[in-house]
Amino acid sequence: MAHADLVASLREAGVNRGDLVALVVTPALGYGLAAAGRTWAVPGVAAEVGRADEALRPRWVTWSGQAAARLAADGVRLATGWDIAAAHRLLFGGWRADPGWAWARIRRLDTDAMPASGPPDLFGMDEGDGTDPVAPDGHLRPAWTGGGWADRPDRIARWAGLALTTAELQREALSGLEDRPMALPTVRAESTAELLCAELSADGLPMDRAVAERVLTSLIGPRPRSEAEAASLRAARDAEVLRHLPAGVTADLRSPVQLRTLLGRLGMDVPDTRAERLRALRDAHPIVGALLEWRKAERIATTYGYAWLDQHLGADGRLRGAWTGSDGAAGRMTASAGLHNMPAALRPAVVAAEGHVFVRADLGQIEPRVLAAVTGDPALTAATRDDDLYAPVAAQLGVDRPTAKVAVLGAMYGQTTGHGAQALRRLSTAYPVAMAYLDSADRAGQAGRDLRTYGGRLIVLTAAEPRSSSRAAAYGRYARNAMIQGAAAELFKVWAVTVRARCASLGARIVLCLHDELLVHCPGEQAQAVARLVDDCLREAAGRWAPGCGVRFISDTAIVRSWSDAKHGT
DNA sequence: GATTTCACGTA
DNA sequence: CGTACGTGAAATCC
Repeated sequence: MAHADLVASLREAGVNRGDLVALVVTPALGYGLAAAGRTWAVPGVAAEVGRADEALRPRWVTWSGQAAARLAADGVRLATGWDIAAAHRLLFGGWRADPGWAWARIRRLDTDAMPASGPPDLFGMDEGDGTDPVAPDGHLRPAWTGGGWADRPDRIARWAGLALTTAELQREALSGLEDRPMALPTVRAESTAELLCAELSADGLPMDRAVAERVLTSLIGPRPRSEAEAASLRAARDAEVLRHLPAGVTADLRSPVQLRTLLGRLGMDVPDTRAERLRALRDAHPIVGALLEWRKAERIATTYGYAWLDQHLGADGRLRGAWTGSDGAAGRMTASAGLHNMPAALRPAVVAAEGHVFVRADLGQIEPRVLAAVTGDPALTAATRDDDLYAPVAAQLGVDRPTAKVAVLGAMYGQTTGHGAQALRRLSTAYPVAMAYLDSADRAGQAGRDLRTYGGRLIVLTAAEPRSSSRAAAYGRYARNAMIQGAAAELFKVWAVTVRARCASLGARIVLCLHDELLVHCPGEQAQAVARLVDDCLREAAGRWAPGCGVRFISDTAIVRSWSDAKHGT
């Protein structure tokens, strides 16, 4: 089939807006597509798929974010997707989501004998009936899951066909989930978030190298010109700490064991040498303060130093890492290259490109608001009408705001210590529906019963084997936290993909997602429009994620040149 | 050489 | 005795 006919072919096959169309991408031979029981092998013209997306707006089925990554590399940004790995993670939990595994689980095949997803077994494509991707036992053949489909057009098309049927089975399973009516829309958002992740990985975060180097210089000194110079700088930093020791006494500061022994010899008995522990001993010995300073610099030097910059900051001024749409637990996005844990000191280096700005928006008090939405607790829902949710909660409980905040957070995170006990009882009286929900999650965690978040994500707890009451309590905390964190992640992703869709025409691109914060990069003249759109998108997202819940979500939105720039309001 | 532990940054 | 992630170095396992 000539690629120019793609739109016509899909039309002829009866593809309408929102219909599932499977798409597999191989760099060498092009694309494979499947829809409505038909398959195509398409020579690799990325733009043609882009045109089909605009003309027909189907929902593109992919096995994983890899396809989206290849498309993004070709400059193609699809509107919506059905990501089999994302749907699988939501349905079944856990990290593993390769095609063979997703295929087996949705068909309830026996997975006990399945090999771990290791290096693919590439022989066997031609042995026996190896041309059939499905083995007699119903599993996908390793030769196919390992990429053996990518070398011939007919196999590429066949692979797309398998993706389509897998996605259809997933859709069916999601529709049948008891008490989780939002599972299907959630998977759609999660899938499109995978497209966003591919773009985040490809685009990177704008960063000013000169500013970054200045920050590093101020924290750890100038860039060492050689390995020897690096070593002597390191030694000089160590000496600042070691000079507090009596003559003849020394230790490797990088070794927690040696450090603990050393502190013991100086009369400070500590169970570990964490910063928080050391801070309490600041006045006990002059070495402690020096040690804390050393730790701070050492962290920057080893993890976020010049090597980090060289490794992840491209010549185009973009800091790139790998993004995944969902972690293995509650479903938050993850990013590598330090994008999610960059020290605040380096944020001034995150600067918009020439003529551009960032619209920086973060959700306020997202977790208690999400709790109100997923439980429908009327009193807590009423509290979300306030910009500061903790103010009405404090009034309701008859305590001050800090106490109210600690109590609410403690209830969501399972904190049992401190003087939260009494406030907790009052919480149960004031917000019985919300608190019962958390209690029930806690009990399920302790008992090892699986849970599903509001959007249907499976929280696996059956594997948990508590051998002590403290262990059981830990699973209880994990469970109640996962229900909140997971639901918050679901709302966040609906928000993010909405922003992605609505802002694209303004030349705006999301460049960072940080659990409850969006950083959108856009031309300066569009800043106001994008900022308004981001806020509108939050209302739209909340309305689609939890229709009619009545919960108010708020965003602190600001136009800034640098990520570190102060936000208005607070 | 691979895996676990410790520590610490972010939310 | 709030959880999640990614990371780097040391410690430990095999």
